Amino acid sequence: MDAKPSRPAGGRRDLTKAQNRETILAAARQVFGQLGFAAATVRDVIRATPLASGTFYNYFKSKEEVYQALRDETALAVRPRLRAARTGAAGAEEFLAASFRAFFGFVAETRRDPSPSAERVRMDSPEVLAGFAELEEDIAAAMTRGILPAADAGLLSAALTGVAFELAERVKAGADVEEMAGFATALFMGGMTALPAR
Amino acid sequence: MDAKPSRPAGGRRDLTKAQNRETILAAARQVFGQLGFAAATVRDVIRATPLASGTFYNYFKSKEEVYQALRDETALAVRPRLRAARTGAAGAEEFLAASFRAFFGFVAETRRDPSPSAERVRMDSPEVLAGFAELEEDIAAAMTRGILPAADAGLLSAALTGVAFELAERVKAGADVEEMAGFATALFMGGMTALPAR
Amino acid sequence: MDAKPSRPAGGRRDLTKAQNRETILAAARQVFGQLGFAAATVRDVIRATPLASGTFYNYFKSKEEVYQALRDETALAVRPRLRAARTGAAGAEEFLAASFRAFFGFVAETRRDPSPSAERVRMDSPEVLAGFAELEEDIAAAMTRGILPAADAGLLSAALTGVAFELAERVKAGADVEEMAGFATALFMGGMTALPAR
Amino acid sequence: MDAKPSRPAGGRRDLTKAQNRETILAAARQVFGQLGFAAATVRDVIRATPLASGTFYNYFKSKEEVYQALRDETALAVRPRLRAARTGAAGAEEFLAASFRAFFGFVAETRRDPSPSAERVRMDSPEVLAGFAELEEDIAAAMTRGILPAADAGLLSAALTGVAFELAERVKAGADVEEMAGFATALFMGGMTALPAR
DNA sequence: TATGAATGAGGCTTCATTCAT
DNA sequence: AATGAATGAAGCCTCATTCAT
Repeated sequence: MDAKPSRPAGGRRDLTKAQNRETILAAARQVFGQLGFAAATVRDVIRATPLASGTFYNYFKSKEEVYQALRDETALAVRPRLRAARTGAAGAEEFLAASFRAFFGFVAETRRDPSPSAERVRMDSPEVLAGFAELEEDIAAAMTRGILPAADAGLLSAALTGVAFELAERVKAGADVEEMAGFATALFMGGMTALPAR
Repeated sequence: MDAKPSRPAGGRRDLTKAQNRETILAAARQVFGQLGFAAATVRDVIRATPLASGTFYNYFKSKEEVYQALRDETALAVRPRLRAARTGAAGAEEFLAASFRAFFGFVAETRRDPSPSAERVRMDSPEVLAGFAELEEDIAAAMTRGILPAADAGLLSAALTGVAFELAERVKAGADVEEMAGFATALFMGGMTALPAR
Repeated sequence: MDAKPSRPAGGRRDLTKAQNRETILAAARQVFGQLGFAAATVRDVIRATPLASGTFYNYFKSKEEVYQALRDETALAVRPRLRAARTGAAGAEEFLAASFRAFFGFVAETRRDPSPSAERVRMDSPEVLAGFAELEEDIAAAMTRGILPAADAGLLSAALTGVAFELAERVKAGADVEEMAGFATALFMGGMTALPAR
Repeated sequence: MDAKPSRPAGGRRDLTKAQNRETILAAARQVFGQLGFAAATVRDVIRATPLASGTFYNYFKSKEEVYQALRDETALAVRPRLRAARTGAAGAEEFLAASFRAFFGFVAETRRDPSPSAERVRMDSPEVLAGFAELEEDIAAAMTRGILPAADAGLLSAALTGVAFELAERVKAGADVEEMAGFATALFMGGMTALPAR
């Protein structure tokens, strides 16, 4: 047998595969953002892609599966940032401020223009669900470390989440990240009376 | 055009008009609650009913219309209670405590069994959207009256809403109304440090 | 037994029945005229009536049946007029002119404004189908009497019918009855060259 | 939204795109011919096909669109023939004879078996509507050229159309093309008296 | 009889998914 | 793998018709 080079080294094939997957995920993120998850169809996602409909099923079994992948991908991106923000904190205020800043910053970066009809699916949006699951854990740890006052970590976590998501809507609508983070931090530090005067 | 229905089918002819409307609304409430508004179909609603498909359209033109009706009905039920709670308040703490108590009380009364698969679609659920729209207004008024400290009424309203909905999930899961109202009130009165110790 | 008058003599009941039937027929004529038979629905007919939907079925079994009734009613109205026009004719020209005049006159009297989308169902429209069935018979008779030249009565009848219906559209659109009758008569009397100059 | 088709179903995957389009057009032609355009449904067309319901919509957006395609196809077939017949004519008789012959010839070629229940929807049938629109134009031109006597081109066109369609029914029923064309030509050339004796 | 709400067949269309190429 | 036409379940809705009152 002669030694003719069989095919390019490095595997163009794999690259293409990974690229297609990314193409679909990017399209899905955009489409879900604009139409909402429920209203968006697999066809919508495919149409936002140069790929053929059948190709979708080489990468994902269903709309739900892209959604999962998106969520995973997003969580993978935010969670380290949120974790880092929290674990580096020396005191309560820093803990809160860094967390809110990281979260709102992420929201601001990834905001798309949603159609007005897109429903507001909150907690189950691809954004960060998993990340906020770690929150309670970190809060409990911070309480143990004495950085946060001892309280019900589950409820505090819920309250933080509620405020964070609610204000995230403002951020999506264009509100300033620092201002929102400042407001939320002040609220949790000292309650209503500590809020910046109107 | 040329429907030739094979034969009659017994049915629900005995129920009154008002009863049927209620039947549909009840089914819609349940179905929207379990599947989320966007995922639910008119068929799902009908199937949760002993009625025939056409009957739905004798009462509502579309899924959206039932949703409106549900929202109206709910708003009619909660809003006066929330308003009363707020307008009767003499001070900040009372304002908050009464509001949370009214809201969580309502949630506790109307809780249904959410299937585990239920998406958590929050603000756009039929429950209370309209009611919370009044909140900002009342907060602004309370600030003017000096009952609440002067701050950004919109943001405060958002924060209250976020906390209220997040804790409402706990209430739906069986948490104690008074405890939740107490937690939330304390948080807004004095921040984290004012929270009841764990 | 005392002789108290049991109920009004003459039977108000029957009168009402006949009136309802007429009401439905009138509504059907109007609705079919505006929407076309196929596009019109029984509901449309009922809506054009003060009656309830169920009542329709006390008088007619289906849309087809009203249609039949309408056709019968119309035929009953036109046929005598057409017959009279033809049987009174002393010569060919009078035979044709009187026939066309009677037909176009009827069309003009009963014209309604059809929606632009109404399809042109021609021969099977309620108008006169049955009446034109008699035509061939009368033509054959006229040929026998020597009033019309001997030809294929069936084909001549078909040609007359074709011209009559086609020009009837013009009449419906507002064309002058006399002019149309004159045109058609001239055509059948002497062919194209006999037509009134443009 | 969440279609869960139980299993595949074999099918018509072997046919080419063009073949499927033709299959649908052929089915539509048949169905429209038998039921009339208005009464026919997309489902009727699909049922007259080995294809699945969704496949229809890969080719046509609606019943109207197939109708257009059919009309276009038919017009493409007849109009040149009719035009050629008319424009080649040196005199009135030739003009008429060639036109009727071309039209009846086409009708004879394309006749299908009309079910006895078929409504006779005439002018709006896919056949030739567009072709006859050109007629008036050509008649006016022929009048200008002196080939036809000067008269109202619109009315003459209507009369020709009426006769043509009425006799076309005979052709569909098996009548001889030449005989029908001869009859119609004679009628327009010299009126009733010029008709071939019975 | 008259009423009108209820019924459910069936029309239209979209969409997730399969499969031959 | 990639393609994209075919598939058919299922959603939406209208409408003829029935039937309790």
